[in-house]
Amino acid sequence: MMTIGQLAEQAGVNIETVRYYERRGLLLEPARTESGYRQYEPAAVARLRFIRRAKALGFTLHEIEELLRLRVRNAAACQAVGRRTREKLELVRRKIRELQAMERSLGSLAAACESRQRTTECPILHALEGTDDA
Amino acid sequence: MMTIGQLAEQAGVNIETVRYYERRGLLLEPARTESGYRQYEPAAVARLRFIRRAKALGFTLHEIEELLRLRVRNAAACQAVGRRTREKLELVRRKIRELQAMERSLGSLAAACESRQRTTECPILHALEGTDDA
DNA sequence: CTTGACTCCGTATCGTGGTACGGGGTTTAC
DNA sequence: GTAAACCCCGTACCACGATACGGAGTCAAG
Repeated sequence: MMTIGQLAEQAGVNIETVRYYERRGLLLEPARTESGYRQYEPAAVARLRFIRRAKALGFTLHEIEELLRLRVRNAAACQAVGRRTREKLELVRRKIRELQAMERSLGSLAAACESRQRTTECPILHALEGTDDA
Repeated sequence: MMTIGQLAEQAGVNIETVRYYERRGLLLEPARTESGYRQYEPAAVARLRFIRRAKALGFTLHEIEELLRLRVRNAAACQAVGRRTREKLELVRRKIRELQAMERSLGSLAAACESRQRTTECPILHALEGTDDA
């Protein structure tokens, strides 16, 4: 068991952020001491880190909430969450594909720079301005 | 040549957003009619779409500004932008790796759901709560 | 030639994801 | 037993990325 300060420290976030996530429902309300201090189990660190990583990947807090709900309900209603999981998976794969396109563009730009080819047109645009599915 | 409304329509963004990007310096200031109306060339659509896609990939407007600058200055000072390009490339590759980790996690979760294995512990956490390099 | 849609600009407001503040009670360390 | 450090809660404020508003001018169709 640890205090909110220790939790925040270990997870690498601000104390206020912990309380904010609690308000948002991303963190379960922890046990309290008699005087009202929050008491966290080690699992809370893992949960906070999960949130941090997901956030770094571009998920909104709302989406992260959904991911966390998948986890919570997994044991109980496994197949019921399959659809949402596959939706997220598709989203992630789309992001990967687009980033790979950008990677190729940046890569060829870097290569062109290296060989001092001074192409008049930057390759980055070609790959990224192209088709737009919206 | 087109008006701001036509541009916004074609690029799939709000008119106000176009003006906002102009203020931010993401869009070059367009020509004006005598009466002061903005006049855009077709290239502006491509530029707006580029911004949209980059944003969807998790780049901030500031980073997008930098990406756009790479493009602009490429012809003139090619090797000078090489370093910044490679930095962006590393950023993109890191994002891809993290998304791929999440893809694996979600994939195994989906598979577990499908086979109704109702594992008591959700695989998604294992891969994502694990090591944390910060 | 007027009516409605479009544009101008400046400024205000919004949603998201926090972060800070401040007045109070609590714990820990000396 | 008293500082220092910590925690409580509510509320205020911040940056970012838009989006809305409003009063005025402009343009295109009937």
